[in-house]
Amino acid sequence: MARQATYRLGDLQLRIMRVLWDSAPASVADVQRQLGGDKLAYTTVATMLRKMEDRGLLRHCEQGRRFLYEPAVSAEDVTRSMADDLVDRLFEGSLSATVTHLLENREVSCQELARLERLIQQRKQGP
Amino acid sequence: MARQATYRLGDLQLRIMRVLWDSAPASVADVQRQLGGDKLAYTTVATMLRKMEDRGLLRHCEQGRRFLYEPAVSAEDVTRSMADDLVDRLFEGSLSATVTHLLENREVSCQELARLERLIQQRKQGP
DNA sequence: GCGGTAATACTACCACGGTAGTTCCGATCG
DNA sequence: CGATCGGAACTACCGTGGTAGTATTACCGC
Repeated sequence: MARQATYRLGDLQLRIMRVLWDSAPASVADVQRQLGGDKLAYTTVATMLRKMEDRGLLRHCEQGRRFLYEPAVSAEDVTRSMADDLVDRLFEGSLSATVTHLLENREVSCQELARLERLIQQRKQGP
Repeated sequence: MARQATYRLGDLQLRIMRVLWDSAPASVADVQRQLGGDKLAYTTVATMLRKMEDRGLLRHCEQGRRFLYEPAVSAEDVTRSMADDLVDRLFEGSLSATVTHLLENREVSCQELARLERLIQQRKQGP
């Protein structure tokens, strides 16, 4: 697997990706509606979609004169990329340092602890 | 403990904070040197320091006509803030989702797994 | 064909991270 | 005293995320 781009998305961009990941293809109006109606101008959303397509995050195809947008990168790619970026920037790539920090600084329920435990056991079996 | 600011630092800003965290107080020249010498212009570093002071990340005091800078926020605050930000943005605040993702997408050595296991055991005892 | 409407396209604006040039001040040295 | 030098200050510039207004185009109903 070759090297891949590192995505650093702003808040709005991430929200837009989320909309598209779970209901692509979507028109500008669709996206705007799902972004919370009239909080953002229609043209704002349209502009953002265009810019994001320029960056390769999205694709569009035309249906009549409507543009239908869909993601060009997967949620996994973006999530991994952003998470990796943080782990590298903040913890010099050390996963255990990251998790240590999270455990020490956040409220963790017993349920979550148990889930984590199971996760690690599982990870110890499988390669 | 009252609420606290959420810091979102760029790369250079983070590198500067790191320099100051482990060798404050430092002059502009000191910071520039530790940032790798001539990769960044002296004035660039100075500008960045000034902007960061405006944002409350740093403080300075004058020694003769030299400015000596020091952090105004702790490494812990910044790290926690940035980590929380990511967990919230990417995983809706779910710690286990975050860790799950990290485990699934990164190489993890046996050592690291063992360390994580110990960490969780430990966390299960203490409150 | 004509006017209205719904869609995109274009353009502009602000804030901010990052980069750097130019200026200005004070001290020191010949 | 006057030139030079080190340091900070000021200003400008570029890229990009985010916001939105205006222009243009293409269809639709009459």
